[in-house]
Amino acid sequence: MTNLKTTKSEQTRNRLLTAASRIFAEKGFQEATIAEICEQAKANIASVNYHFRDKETLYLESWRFAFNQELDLYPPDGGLMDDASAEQRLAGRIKSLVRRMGDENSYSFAIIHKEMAQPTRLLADILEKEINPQRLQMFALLKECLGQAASERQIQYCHASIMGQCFQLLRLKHMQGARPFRSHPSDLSDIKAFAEHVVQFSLAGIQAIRSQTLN
Amino acid sequence: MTNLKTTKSEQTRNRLLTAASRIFAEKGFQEATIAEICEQAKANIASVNYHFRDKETLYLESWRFAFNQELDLYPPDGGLMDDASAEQRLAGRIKSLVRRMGDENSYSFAIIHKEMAQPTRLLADILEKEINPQRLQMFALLKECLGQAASERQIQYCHASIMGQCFQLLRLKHMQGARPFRSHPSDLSDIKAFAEHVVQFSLAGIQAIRSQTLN
DNA sequence: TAAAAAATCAAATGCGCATTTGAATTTATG
DNA sequence: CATAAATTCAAATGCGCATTTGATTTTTTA
Repeated sequence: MTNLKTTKSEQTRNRLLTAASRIFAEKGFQEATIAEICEQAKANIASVNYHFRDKETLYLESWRFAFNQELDLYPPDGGLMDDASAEQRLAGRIKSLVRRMGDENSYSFAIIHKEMAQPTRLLADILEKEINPQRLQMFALLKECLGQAASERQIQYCHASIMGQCFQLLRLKHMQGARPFRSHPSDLSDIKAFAEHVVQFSLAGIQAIRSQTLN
Repeated sequence: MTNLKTTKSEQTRNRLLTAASRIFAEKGFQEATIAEICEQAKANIASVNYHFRDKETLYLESWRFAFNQELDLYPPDGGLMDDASAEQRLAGRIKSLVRRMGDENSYSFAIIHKEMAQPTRLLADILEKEINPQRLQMFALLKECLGQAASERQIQYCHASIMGQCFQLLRLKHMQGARPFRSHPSDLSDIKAFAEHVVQFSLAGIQAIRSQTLN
């Protein structure tokens, strides 16, 4: 019904990965329980052990699964051409990031968010492999936008400013309904508007730092 | 030795609060264990139950304890006069926030940070009481800086941009040493420089949005 | 289609940790 | 000083949850 050309066993495995990535994103590694994951996946409690050996491996594979599923939906470069200006390419990346974090069905960054607050170290290797390249590309773009005179520190600070704004969306989404951090639902749910805001806010910040550096 | 005019029992209670706020800040509610807290506090495992009834109450009281200890060290208004410009007052608040979050011995925001990633709801009431007023003051300042024509949504977005940058410091501090998010130690440890960066970056962002709104 | 391998299942095991207990010790009271 | 109350303590209890087990069912192989 759901999938063609997959065995029953593969289907169980995929249901586990789907349920696990959602629940790990929602609760983090520690607070997620195998029982709940299996229940949502309509699988037996022992199936995690059978298909993935243990919870830790399931966690790693769930992140990989979520990340790969999002790849085509959210191109890291924002789908822009190479001949666009550095500002345009940076804007594309920011918008892609914000939209991805705002997507209720994108779990890889929600899991990273939890991981940054409560590190398990279980994702260190795969994040190094999958995320660091994008990080370095962002650094290069920032260097272009800030001018070649920009210091390494300025680049890192601007990167922190941008990523901080992006992750703030996850934080607010998560706190929805919990005082005192709730926002009006309408403001939070308009992801596109927030993405435009972050772009405008950040480009202005970068320009201010660039013009100060030029002196 | 440590405190005058406090009974042995009060001293135990204070040692528990001190250890608990540090450990809750480091590990969050769920991953903190009573055993570790009591060990660090040189108190018996049953002392939490005796002095605070349970772990949940200890959590709440630890946040209150940490928050009150930081009050005089980090005035929310940044210690500025009322006659300073809105931009100056906003800058003061931002710097105070960043310095507080960067302070290794300030736990109240580190606990909030954990709480936002893994809400327990146990702090909802006290945060409403203690944090929301400061939040509203920040909104008022932003309204001044953005001009009276600014929409509620623009104010909320700018608030998110600023708070996101501040909390990013906590995130990075926490991930120190864990790939791929580590920064050069020197860049992170210079809290004052990062505070100045956030001020400059944010004021420029706000100005850009203000001038766009004026049209 | 029969035997072997793979996959699912309900129930058991074991461990970590919050909480409780009741005895021992210290501090306050009259 | 004697008695009561408050505080500390080591050990026990109990629960939630990851993991294991061994039996049962389903799928693959020849």
